[in-house]
Amino acid sequence: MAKTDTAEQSRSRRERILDAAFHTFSTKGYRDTVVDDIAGAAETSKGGIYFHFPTKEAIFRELMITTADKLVGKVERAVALETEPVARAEAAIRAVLATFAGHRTMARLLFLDTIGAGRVFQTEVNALHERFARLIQGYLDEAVASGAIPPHDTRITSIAWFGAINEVVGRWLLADQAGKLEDAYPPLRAALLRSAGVPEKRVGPMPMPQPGVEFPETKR
Amino acid sequence: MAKTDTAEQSRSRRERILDAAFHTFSTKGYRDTVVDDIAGAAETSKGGIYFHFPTKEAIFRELMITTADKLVGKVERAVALETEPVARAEAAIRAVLATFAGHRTMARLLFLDTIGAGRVFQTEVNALHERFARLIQGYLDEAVASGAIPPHDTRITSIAWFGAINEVVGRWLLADQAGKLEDAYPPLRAALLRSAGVPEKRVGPMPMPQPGVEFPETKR
Amino acid sequence: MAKTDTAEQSRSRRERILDAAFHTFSTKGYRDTVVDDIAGAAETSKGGIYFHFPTKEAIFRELMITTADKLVGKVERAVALETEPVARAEAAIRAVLATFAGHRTMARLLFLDTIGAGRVFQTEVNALHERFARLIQGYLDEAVASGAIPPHDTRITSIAWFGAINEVVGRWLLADQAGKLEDAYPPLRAALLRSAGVPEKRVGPMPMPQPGVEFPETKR
Amino acid sequence: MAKTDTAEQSRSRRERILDAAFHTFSTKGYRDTVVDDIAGAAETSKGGIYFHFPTKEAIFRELMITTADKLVGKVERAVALETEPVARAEAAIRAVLATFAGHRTMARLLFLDTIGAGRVFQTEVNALHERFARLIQGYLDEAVASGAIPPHDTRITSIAWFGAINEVVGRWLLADQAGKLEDAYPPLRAALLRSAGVPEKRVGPMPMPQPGVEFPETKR
DNA sequence: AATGAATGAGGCTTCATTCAT
DNA sequence: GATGAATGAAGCCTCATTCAT
Repeated sequence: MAKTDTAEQSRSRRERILDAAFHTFSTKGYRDTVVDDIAGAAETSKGGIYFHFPTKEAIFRELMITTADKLVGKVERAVALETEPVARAEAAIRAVLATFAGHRTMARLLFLDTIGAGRVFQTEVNALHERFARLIQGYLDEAVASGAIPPHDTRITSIAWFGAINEVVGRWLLADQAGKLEDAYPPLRAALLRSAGVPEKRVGPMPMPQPGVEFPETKR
Repeated sequence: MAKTDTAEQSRSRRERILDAAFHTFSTKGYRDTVVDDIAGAAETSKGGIYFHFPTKEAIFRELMITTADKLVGKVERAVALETEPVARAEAAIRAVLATFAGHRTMARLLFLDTIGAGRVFQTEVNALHERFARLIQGYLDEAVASGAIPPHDTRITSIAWFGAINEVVGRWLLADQAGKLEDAYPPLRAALLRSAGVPEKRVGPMPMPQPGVEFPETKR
Repeated sequence: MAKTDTAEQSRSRRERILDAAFHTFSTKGYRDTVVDDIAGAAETSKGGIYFHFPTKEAIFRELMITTADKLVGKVERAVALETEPVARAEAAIRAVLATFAGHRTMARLLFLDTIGAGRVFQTEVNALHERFARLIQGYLDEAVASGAIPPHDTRITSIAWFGAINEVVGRWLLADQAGKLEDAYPPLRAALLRSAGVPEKRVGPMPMPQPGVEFPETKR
Repeated sequence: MAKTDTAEQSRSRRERILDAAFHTFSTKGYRDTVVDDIAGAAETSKGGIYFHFPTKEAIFRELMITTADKLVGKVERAVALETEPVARAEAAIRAVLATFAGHRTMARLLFLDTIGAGRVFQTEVNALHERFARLIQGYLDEAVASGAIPPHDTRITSIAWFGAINEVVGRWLLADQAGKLEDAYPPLRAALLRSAGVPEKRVGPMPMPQPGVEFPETKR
């Protein structure tokens, strides 16, 4: 006699709201997303949403955090597979690019709209950036410790790395008919490793721009 | 002399509005800035603003463009003083950092709120980023041509440079009691030059992090 | 019984808004009616109105249509009671006059403010007029078919009829202290029937103006 | 040495404003006409307008009156050419139709937008209608006095006449690709004369609808 | 838990009119 | 007389949040 109660409702309404919000925020941005949009996408009512979450802001906040968690998780798992310091750094870069390539919306949510949410989230976004920068810095410090790269101001380098990756992903997102994000990996990897002082022979030959690989201009 | 009086007045009022908007946008962000805020800051009436500008959006747009123009101008002037390719690139980096250090609000307007304005400006912002990336790429290509750095995918490198600089400035902006932005120059410069393949001996010794130099954590 | 409660409530609120709008539009005209006026009269909030209707315009539009429907309904019911062609036409005229006499505000809404709404409604109003003209033309054609009146250009005649009735009602509406609208029936009836070619003896004696019957001059 | 001072400026600025206003009001309607529109069309400045007229309303008012004057003048001149009572009435009808046919904008101003101006002009419009009704009534009374038509309530008949003519013109104005307004004359004339009791043999044969003569449906 | 109606504080923009030059 | 910049009172609509059922 049990209706579709279980499966359908188990991944509770809350989850469904989160999914819907994720999708909507990624598509229309925080400010342009109306609570009703989320309700509609989640097949709930506005009231239903406010039962599970105190404010629209809270939904966004939670989404940002869990999404970041997922990304960090992926990176950490990828890094764990490697032992050699530089290889670990490479794995991190590759993981980020691969993840975003596979989840364009995730990238949108985390990197594009982020500030768009308004002053309210400045802090949140800052924390997010800091978190990633520290993650990177951890790997760099490791590499320094192991002697793979010379000691230097890894704080700034990690910020630079994050900014560089961020921007490359961002351009790719905004490009009208972007090529494959993975194609950006070789040159980006080379630039980043080199910037951290990885020896030339470990970096390998300078990758040349491959025809058609560069992102097309944004049209509109 | 008497003739241009009115025109002068008008231009000055327009300027005053622009200034006020610049300040308000930088402080509160685009969405959180109300037209009345601008009017108040410009000591005009709301209607007065709408005489000079068609929409709130138009004000922001104009501000973004002229501000970017100023920055580009500064960079180009700084670069023009140098002849040696790598030195020119260094000058560019230094100019950006110095300009922002001196005009915190300018940085805020251009780099922080930018996307915050909402989907509407996505295009604008993208164009802005692209513009700077191209500026950088120009210098890199020059350096490649002169043999100062090896040929490689300067498109990605320039994007990475822009992202790195952008992020460093952003962290500094958001830091509660930031140190001097100029202190970030040595390590950033080293990282960037290296990433583009500038020979070690030209880059110089790895700058170590100086105590107290790193940006303090964001508090709030 | 408990189920329809909410739906009932909603419908009733919607109705209340419609009533309030009807009254306000009739009194102050479309442009001079502020949404807050309607909200006030409906004892709701502005937002409440916008929950039930997308725009101020939509309210007006719906009002025009349903009001016209009511009027048409009355006319058709009155006509249905008669079988003889000319008698049917007479019934139609009488029904319109009687309806408006009983619902001054209805008249106001339909005939006066109508165009006042601005270019936006030109189409709507035109359709309204056309609808009534066609209604009339139907009766005239019937009469022609039955041989009660000679064949002629019933299209123009019906437009003329509508215009004539419209104007008589309009004058009555605008007259400061109008007499009874019904008093205008005998002469108007005579004029209209005659204009369509109804034989003299069927029309009857020319009704003379009755003292005090004519509409007083508009004062203000 | 005299510039184009005389001719150009003689038909003073005031006149030019009036012309411009006439055109704009006719085209966009009173409410949708902005004072700047008039200024632009008159090649003056907003201030210039307010030198010559106290308010926007005053311009419209003056325009309505002078336009009505012109129309009345035409009618009266046309009527004066005839001596036989019924012929005079016919001349009046023909004059109105011909005038409007030749000056579509004049018709627009007087008959369409009229009420659209809002409650403010209700009085004005009423007076306008009354004026024309009286004009007609004068001719009808004349005809009664001369025995050309039987005595009856000429007040209502004249109102009906005006309404009928008004509506016919109105439909023609609103029709997307109206035929010639003059084509409506024969049937309209017949209907009106008959409505006033003009003997059949004087009215002549019932005009049949001519193919293609009727106004096309309004499309949009 | 859920629904969906209701609220009301703004937000952006328009525009007739005024006024200094 | 003319100009055009400035004013400010509204106006329509949006939307996060609350609340009765």
